[in-house]
Amino acid sequence: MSINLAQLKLSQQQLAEQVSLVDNFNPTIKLIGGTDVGFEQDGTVTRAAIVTLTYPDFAVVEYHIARLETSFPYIPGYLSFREYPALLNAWQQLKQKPDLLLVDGQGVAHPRRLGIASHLGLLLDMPTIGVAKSKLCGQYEVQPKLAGKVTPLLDKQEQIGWVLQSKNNCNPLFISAGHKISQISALHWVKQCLRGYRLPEPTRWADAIASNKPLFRKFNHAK
DNA sequence: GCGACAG
DNA sequence: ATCTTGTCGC
Repeated sequence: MSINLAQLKLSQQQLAEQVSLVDNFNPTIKLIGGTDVGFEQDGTVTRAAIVTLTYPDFAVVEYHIARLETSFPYIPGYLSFREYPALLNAWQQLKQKPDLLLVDGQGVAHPRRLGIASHLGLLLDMPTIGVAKSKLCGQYEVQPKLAGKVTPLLDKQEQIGWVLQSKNNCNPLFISAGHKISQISALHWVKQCLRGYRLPEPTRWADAIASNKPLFRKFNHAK
């Protein structure tokens, strides 16, 4: 396949104009979702996992795994084009849609303000939050690795997200609004989902499911 | 030209 | 992202 990056860049810029940084959802959340994407067989197969958990108890309600042939390479700044097809597939299998979705990757903390969380939020018309394990762009003041520390992630004069120390002695998380949510609410909800681990529960479960980690194995064995 | 660069 | 055991530190 041939890839026209200039075209994709334009597409991102146009879509970014439609992203809403206004809370446009019912803040009384009953279900919260998480996503994670992995790859198999040298990257030829994309595996996307989506989980729905109850809130605030975080009991697993439903999860789905979609396996699709990988159709796009990894290019920094264009991650969503590689991962959203599999995520859409997994989403369509959900019987109960969550009220809010935590997506692994950036929201508007992106060079063109359209990270995968924002892109997916637009495609699904859902409130989303970007929860990334590393930085794509922006600057911030390095903080002591004490749980709870938060500092703004800046690009020039603009705040594009937050750097959150979710747990002691761990690398921080990069939180940003995805779609239909404000920056301050994005930070708020991620904090509400922390239970002593570096990753918020929806992301932690999606990660465990996508990679068949011990947390997920125990869950399967228990039922 | 050089370094940075979600997953 | 993925291939992979033990090991060090809190």
